[in-house]
Amino acid sequence: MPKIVNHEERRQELVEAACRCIDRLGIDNVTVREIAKESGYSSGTLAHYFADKDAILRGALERADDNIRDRIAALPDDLDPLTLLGRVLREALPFDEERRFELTLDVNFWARALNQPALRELQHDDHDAWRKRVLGIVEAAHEAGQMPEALSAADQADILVAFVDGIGLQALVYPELMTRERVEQLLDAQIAHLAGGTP
Amino acid sequence: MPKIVNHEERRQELVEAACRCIDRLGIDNVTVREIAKESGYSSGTLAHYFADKDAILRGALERADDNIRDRIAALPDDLDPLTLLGRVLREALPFDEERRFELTLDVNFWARALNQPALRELQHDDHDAWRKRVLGIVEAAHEAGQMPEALSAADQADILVAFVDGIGLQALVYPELMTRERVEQLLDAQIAHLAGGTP
Amino acid sequence: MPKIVNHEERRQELVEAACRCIDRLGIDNVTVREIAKESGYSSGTLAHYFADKDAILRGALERADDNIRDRIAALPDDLDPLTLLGRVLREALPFDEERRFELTLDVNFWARALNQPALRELQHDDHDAWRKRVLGIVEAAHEAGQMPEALSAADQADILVAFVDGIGLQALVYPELMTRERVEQLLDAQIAHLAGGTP
Amino acid sequence: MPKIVNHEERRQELVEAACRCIDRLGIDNVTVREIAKESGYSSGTLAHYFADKDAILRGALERADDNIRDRIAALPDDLDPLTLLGRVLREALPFDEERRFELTLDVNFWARALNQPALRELQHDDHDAWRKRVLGIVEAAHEAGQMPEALSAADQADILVAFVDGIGLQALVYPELMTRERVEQLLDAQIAHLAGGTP
DNA sequence: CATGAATGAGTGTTCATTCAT
DNA sequence: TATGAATGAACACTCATTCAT
Repeated sequence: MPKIVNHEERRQELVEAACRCIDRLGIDNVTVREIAKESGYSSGTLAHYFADKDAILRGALERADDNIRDRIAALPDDLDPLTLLGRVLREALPFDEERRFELTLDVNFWARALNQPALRELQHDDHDAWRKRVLGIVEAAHEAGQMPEALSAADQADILVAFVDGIGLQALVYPELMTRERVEQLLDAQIAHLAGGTP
Repeated sequence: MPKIVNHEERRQELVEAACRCIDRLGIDNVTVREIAKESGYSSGTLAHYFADKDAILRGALERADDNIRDRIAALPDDLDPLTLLGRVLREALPFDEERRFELTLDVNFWARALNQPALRELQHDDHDAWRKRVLGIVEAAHEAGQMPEALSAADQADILVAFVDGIGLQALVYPELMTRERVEQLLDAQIAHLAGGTP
Repeated sequence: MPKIVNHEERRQELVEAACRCIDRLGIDNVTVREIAKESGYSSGTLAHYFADKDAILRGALERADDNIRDRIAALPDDLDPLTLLGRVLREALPFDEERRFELTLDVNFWARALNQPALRELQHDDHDAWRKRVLGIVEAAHEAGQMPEALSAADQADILVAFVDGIGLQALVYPELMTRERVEQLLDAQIAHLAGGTP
Repeated sequence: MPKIVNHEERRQELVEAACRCIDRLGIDNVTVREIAKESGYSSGTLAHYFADKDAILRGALERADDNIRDRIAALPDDLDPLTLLGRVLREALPFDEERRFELTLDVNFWARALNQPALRELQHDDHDAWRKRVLGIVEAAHEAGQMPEALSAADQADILVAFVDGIGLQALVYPELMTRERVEQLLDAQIAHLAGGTP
């Protein structure tokens, strides 16, 4: 019997190496050889686990999205909606190395998605799940009387999601301009303002 | 006698060809040859006007930024601040072919900027100018009494800019999900809400 | 306890898989992996039975040659020489799937033999045996008075063998041009003419 | 103005290098790098003149066929048909380095043609032209009363072409067995016999 | 100035072979 | 014996760049 290998585990190992390469080099400069070197395996080994380079990169995108999803799912469920909202939205902002890493991956894939339908679908599904999660919390806040009805929950959720997307990008690209403190201040202001009150 | 050519004019011609290539192929798939073909000049000619491929791409980013700046500068000055605010922010949203084109270019450069300081500086300067323009209008609205003081002008401006960045990206990548109508509805809601709740 | 396997039997099994691959893909496109898949064994197994890929291919050539030899040996011995001659020569022509398969294998090895002495020797021995078989029949025809002495038996045999080689190749490559009917007509004409003009 | 290059001439130069590589290495072992080295140009240069490797190889096949055609066309026209027939058929036999070279190329392409329709068409057209040339001479011999009508001209032509194909292959692969002298002897015997007489 | 021929390093990918299990 | 994971060299092809004309 040959060495027993857990295929899915090995795939994850290689995907993580790919993620580190994307973070370090930018997605345009990632090469199969570099991923191989980063992973510690030979370049030919990648062929056992992925049909081609694009498959590895797709795996990296899925991985990044899964990470965010997992972290959000791990949040405590017993918080009041408004507090939870702030916590959930913070998971998409680059406030620590892990989140900076994930957001960097996402940004690297945005331009690609414009030309690669397969990537666009992946991102679309993930974005949809993310938006629905936020919407659910906003609706819970409405039910709990924590947010006014001046705007519909859908409007509030979409505004928040768009705001977080935009502010996260700025925090990533201009960290000296858009510091963590400033981002949190703006996020809280935005939430509080949508919630109708003075923060 | 060498032929007399207007260097700057020719550079712009080539840069525009580069922009069209980026829009069509994605920045990763742009080749010098393709830009040459698109421009109608030979590939060697590009070498006369740009040190290397990256210089062409930098030129394309500058060009895209200049376009937005020019369009904003061209807006009428005598509008009341709140109306002007809506007009200005719409200039950054992909509501027609021209703006879709420019935003596509921007998105293509975001990931690159994470690894190329030269590109980051270009984007930084432009983003700063853009943010200041919005801030100026918000301050004018404050002075005109069109916006409440619950939030500072700086906060409101940054929130709006982040929101527009995020919603523009979504409109670009998921146009079937985030239609122009929906985007305008959300933009107006965000502005109105920041302006005190009366749409 | 190691499993008892019949080495020679297993080798034949693998060689037959190799033959099918050559027929299907052309000898240039045959890979060890493909032979393994075709045989139902793992790629590593081939290494137990053959030193390297070339050894498998040599085995395939031997196999193809053996097939022809076996079929010729199986022909009835009590036919009159001229009838037997036609039957034997037909065994080298692609008139059914089995013969098409064998001739295809041969053609695939011709070019290789020009550069690989080992293959050339295999083909040489087989061709010699084949030529001698034909010569023996022609000589028998001479003795039986079925062929005139205008040409020596050796000349007639060599002419027939060359003709069959050439017409077989054409029938294989241009089957729509050189149909079975046409080939048989030409073969019979050639034999009859060499036999003195009375078909 | 850049260096002026005659494209067709350069293509021929590269094709000839490819032919030499095929002759030397066998078509399976020919690499683009090797052709480049043989031609004296860099590997990238080949891309200027051929879409891909297959295009180069197709060019090599065309070249070999053209060579035979040209040599046949160059034969004197005022010979009597039967003499001409012998001269023409000898052009397809490997009696000198040039003809050995051409026939080697052809043999290298036979197996490929079984799997590559494009190559098959090339060979088909050439074979057809060659067969028609031989047929024309046989018909002239009939008109000149040099050949009997026991067999039709078409039959005689096809028999001769097949014989020459087969004997040429043998002369190429087994030169020590099928020497030039033996081949010429057999060719003359086959012609004379078809012509109805004693040589 | 403009051309496009030429370069050669670098890419993704394939594949015969090796070898621990 | 049999497996299939792993290797790494070799492949065809791409492309930014150089430069003689």
